[in-house]
Amino acid sequence: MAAKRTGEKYEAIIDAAVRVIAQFGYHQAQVSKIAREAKVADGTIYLYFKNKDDVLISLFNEKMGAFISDVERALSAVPSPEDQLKELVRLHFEYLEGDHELAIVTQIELRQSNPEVRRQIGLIVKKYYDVIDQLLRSGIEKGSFAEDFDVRTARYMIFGTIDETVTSWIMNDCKYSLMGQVEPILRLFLKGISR
Amino acid sequence: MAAKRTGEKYEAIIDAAVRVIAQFGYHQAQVSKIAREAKVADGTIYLYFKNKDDVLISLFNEKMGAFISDVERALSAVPSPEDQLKELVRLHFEYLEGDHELAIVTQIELRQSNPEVRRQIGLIVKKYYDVIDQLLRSGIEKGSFAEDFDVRTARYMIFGTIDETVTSWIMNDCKYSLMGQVEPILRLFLKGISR
Amino acid sequence: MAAKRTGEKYEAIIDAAVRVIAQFGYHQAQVSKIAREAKVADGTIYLYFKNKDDVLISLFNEKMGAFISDVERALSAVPSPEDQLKELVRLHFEYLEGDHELAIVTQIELRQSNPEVRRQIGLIVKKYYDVIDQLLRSGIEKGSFAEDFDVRTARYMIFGTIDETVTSWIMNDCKYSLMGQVEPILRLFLKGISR
Amino acid sequence: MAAKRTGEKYEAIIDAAVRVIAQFGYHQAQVSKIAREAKVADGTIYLYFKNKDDVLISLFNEKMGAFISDVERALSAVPSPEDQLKELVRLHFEYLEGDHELAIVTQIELRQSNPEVRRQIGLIVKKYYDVIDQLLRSGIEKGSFAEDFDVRTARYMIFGTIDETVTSWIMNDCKYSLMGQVEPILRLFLKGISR
DNA sequence: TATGAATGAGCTTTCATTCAT
DNA sequence: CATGAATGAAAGCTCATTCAT
Repeated sequence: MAAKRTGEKYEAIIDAAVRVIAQFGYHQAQVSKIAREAKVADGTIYLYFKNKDDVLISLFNEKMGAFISDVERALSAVPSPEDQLKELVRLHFEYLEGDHELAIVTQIELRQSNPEVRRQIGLIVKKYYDVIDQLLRSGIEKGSFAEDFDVRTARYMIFGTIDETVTSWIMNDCKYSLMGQVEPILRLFLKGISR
Repeated sequence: MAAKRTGEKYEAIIDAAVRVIAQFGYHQAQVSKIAREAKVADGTIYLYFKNKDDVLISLFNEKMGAFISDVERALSAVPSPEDQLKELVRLHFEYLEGDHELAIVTQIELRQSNPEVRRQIGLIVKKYYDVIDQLLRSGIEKGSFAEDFDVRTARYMIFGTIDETVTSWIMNDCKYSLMGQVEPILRLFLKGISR
Repeated sequence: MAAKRTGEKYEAIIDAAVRVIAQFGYHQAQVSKIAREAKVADGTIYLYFKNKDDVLISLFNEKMGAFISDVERALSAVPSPEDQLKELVRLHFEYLEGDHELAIVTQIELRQSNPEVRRQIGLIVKKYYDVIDQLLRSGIEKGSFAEDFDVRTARYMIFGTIDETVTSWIMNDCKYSLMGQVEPILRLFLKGISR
Repeated sequence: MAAKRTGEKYEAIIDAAVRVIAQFGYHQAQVSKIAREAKVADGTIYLYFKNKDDVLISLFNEKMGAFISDVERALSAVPSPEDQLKELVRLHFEYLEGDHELAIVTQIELRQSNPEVRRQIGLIVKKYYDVIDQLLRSGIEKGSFAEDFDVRTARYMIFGTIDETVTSWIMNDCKYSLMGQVEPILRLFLKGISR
């Protein structure tokens, strides 16, 4: 009854969901299509997930969770707040550029999902917000960043800019490299929040 | 046969759609519910709109079109690029803070709509991008803004930040005033793009 | 309130109905389309007809009524039963070949109409059956036709054959002349029912 | 995804469709009514058929296909063309008299269906035309039938007469036996087409 | 564990008809 | 007489979820 949260089928289903949603779009990603792509029966999905929403939420949770861990690990290895910010932007772009399907799914398709899924996604993204906020606060403490800006406002800028940049990149069919945007964006950020 | 694109019923239906979508959410905004709210028969909607999608696209077009016109008019009355940017942010916030329901609909709910509607919405938002780009280019020409940043990148920052700020405000139930965010955001922007 | 059964608009509406049904088919012949073709307002149709069914029934009645009168008149001018039968087949074909649109409407499209319309059409066709039956009975009395066949059965043959011939002709886009079929059909009939 | 074309539910749905259409008429034969009659859920119909049209086309195809096979088998067992024609008329009447509901559906109700369904039905009936044409040609070759008539014209007579006879029988509530009509009709046919 | 056939609730759109002008 | 804007009932189809095997 309770859904298993591991196993190779668990992962197969999540990966199938990413592929199907990326290829057909959120509104054409039926459970049966995901099951077929994962080479399992429709009913099998309900052995590993509570319902379709749970597949989508788990998908986001797995992918975003791994990303956030990577970011946290990377930031802890970098002492300077400026370099930390650069690392965050770089990793964000690298992660999505390395998996176009995932980029499409998390950036475009999953945003059309129903209220419950978006609520859960919001809770997960919240952790990423915390990472950014922490980075900013630490930078202010260390004297790298100015004290005259509101952390939350700066986080809106950082996340909003990154998000808009990625969305725009996808809308343009990922036909240029995101990595080239790291430096320009960073320059704007640092000028904006530096002393 | 052809849908009439004006008349008091036309406006009544669009306004009803805003209210219904704001209150019940995109997925619970049935045509019959919108019709009831507009105090017209279901079929009457199809005298003024081609189909349900057309209602949503028209809604966005009317509201966003009016907003963009307002912004363009306001910007032309302000000489300094710095003040123009401030005016843009201020108007954006003022417009949405002045109509919470519209804010919810355009910022949250309509983003869950089907591909065709989102495609049309994208075309309309494109015009707003152009306004921002124009503002930035003119500021660079006049020497107010630095020359070492990419206009598109700066636009990602400006639009992305504004968008994220508004989304966050709505997610927090609009319980503080957006206007208080104008100055802090602007300071980040101007430090970022000034010479 | 009571529908006027004459007037130039009455005829204009019936003729418009024939053209619209012939061009667009029964299922795409909406009242508003017929009104537009007749250059009257939708509501005007209801000044001349009780409802849409009444338009269709009146259409059939007018056209078939005129045809039956023509046939009766023609038959009375011909003494020999054999020649009468020939005249009936000839007139039937001539009438429909002379008005392809009417042929399509009465032969194909109106047969898809609802039960009430078809019931009324049946009553009108009944008169044509009577003309055929009378022709046959008179031919038997005069000794032209054999006595060993049932009149009703022969009428099934005559009407069924004519009907099938016309339907087939329309299905083949009226691309040959019906008149060429008069002699062959008549030969079969006469051999079948002659002494 | 692809509709299953066999199984006991497949047959149950087709049989339910015959009963519902016969009882309520084509225009009152909703999918949900057919489903209820077949004791399946509405959605189950779409596991076995592409859409409602497909139910109707399949219905006609199954019934008419079986009938045509029966006729072909029977004719091949009869050497004389005259007896073959008799067998064809007899089987036609026997088949419909043995299933009044099917007679009503194929003879009356399905003729009101939409253009696509009627087009498909036409293709199926075409095979029956071929059987008749073949019978006639073979009779001419064997010297049983005259050579001075057109096969197509004779087929119009044979099919048209049979069709008209059955329609008339149904319109009179099937209150007499069709079998009694076999001999009279056949006499007319044979006199008409014999040497 | 795994299957996949079966379920059934839910919604957009059309169009004949009316009636205030 | 004539108009045409407004009405509102009615139905085919999809797809997440279940459960007997």
